[in-house]
Amino acid sequence: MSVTAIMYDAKSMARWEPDARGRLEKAAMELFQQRGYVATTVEDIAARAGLTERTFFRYFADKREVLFSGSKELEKNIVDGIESAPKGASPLDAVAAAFEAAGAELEDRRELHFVRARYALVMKHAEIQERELIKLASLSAAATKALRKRGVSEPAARLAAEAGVAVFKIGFERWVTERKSKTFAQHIRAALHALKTMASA
Amino acid sequence: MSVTAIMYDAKSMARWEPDARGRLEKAAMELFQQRGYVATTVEDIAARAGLTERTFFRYFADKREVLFSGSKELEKNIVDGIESAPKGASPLDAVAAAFEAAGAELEDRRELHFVRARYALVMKHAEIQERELIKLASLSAAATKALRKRGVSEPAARLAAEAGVAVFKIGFERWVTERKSKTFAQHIRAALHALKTMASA
DNA sequence: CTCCTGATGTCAGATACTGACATGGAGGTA
DNA sequence: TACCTCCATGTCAGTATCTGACATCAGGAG
Repeated sequence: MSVTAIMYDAKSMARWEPDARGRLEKAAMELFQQRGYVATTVEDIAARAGLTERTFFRYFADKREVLFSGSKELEKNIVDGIESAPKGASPLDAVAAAFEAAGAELEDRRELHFVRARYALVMKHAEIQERELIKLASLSAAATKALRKRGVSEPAARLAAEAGVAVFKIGFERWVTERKSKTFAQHIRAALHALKTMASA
Repeated sequence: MSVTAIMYDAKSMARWEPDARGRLEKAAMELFQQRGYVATTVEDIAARAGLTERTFFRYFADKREVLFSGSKELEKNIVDGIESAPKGASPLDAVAAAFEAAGAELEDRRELHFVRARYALVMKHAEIQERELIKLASLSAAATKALRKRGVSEPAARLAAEAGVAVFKIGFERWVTERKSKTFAQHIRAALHALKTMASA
């Protein structure tokens, strides 16, 4: 009982339906929203995607990981953003700008729905939140590395990366929560400004 | 085969050996160091503590949690520290001072050994690190609440708490890693200073 | 003495995850 | 065509984590 009833003709008939990973991700999100995260088993997800449990675990290290396919790409965008920041930019500004740019992709309608649903899941289940936090830690480590390539020395790079992630977390949260009074970039800039004034006090 | 061979006389004979929780924590740390985290099962831990697997899960929500008994106390100390900070202190200074004071307790010899061993475990296993991160997030939330009680308004409180945790993370890491060139408090102050200068740049 | 409380044990089960091996179209090569 | 290798997926058995339900039984309260 495949959900994505795809039609084939004999010639293009592949051995398996394409995009197993994508199907698993889609099935997972749908079931998580319908039945909740705990109530849906990996077997449920695999079945809905027309696959077996074993195959799920070939694509994802564990049940939570199916919700984090975008994290690798985000990390890459952040690193690129830091590396391509203007020469004179301070470490903190470089990181914040990178987050601001990377986050802009989330603002179209189709993504927005997914982002909100995903955010609700993360907030609801500590299990998932843990994974989110370690992804952010990985992001912070990558940002640190990118800053060091720019010549920022060790304690400052680490601090700037951590501070940047904090700004991102708060900016993102407020953007998702509030009724689109401001754009994502504005929230990031507001949080960054608040941090700067606070640290100078 | 109880490890802590306690002697009883008939009069003080209690139905069970005391401090089941403590015995479980001790057994867990010992086994984690000997066999590694993954190689030791909850059943192993319980057996070494003279208890059953089921009892382990009555004291700890899951296998990782046995390593985090101190987190609740730490959180309390941080909150107390923030609440008892001098009236004029800036939010960030209040948080940093609270961490500095709370961390001082780790500096005696007996704790130090445990702290280092535990740190090695956290660094080695992503599974445990995830738990560590969510504890720090909880700490950050508690600190935010404490700051708001001091009249700090919402965006600043959150930011100060997050920044404070970042300072703590980095200060702690350097203190644990480096060969006691500086005291814990000095590491915290150094990280705090670095953050301030960085945010002002 | 009796009853109740509470820490622990026992047992069965669900679910997450892993290793080993089997299967069978696709696509290449002779 | 015949054959062969590749590799995504399936099958199966097993282990470890975690949970619910119920049993046990010393100690304390009355």
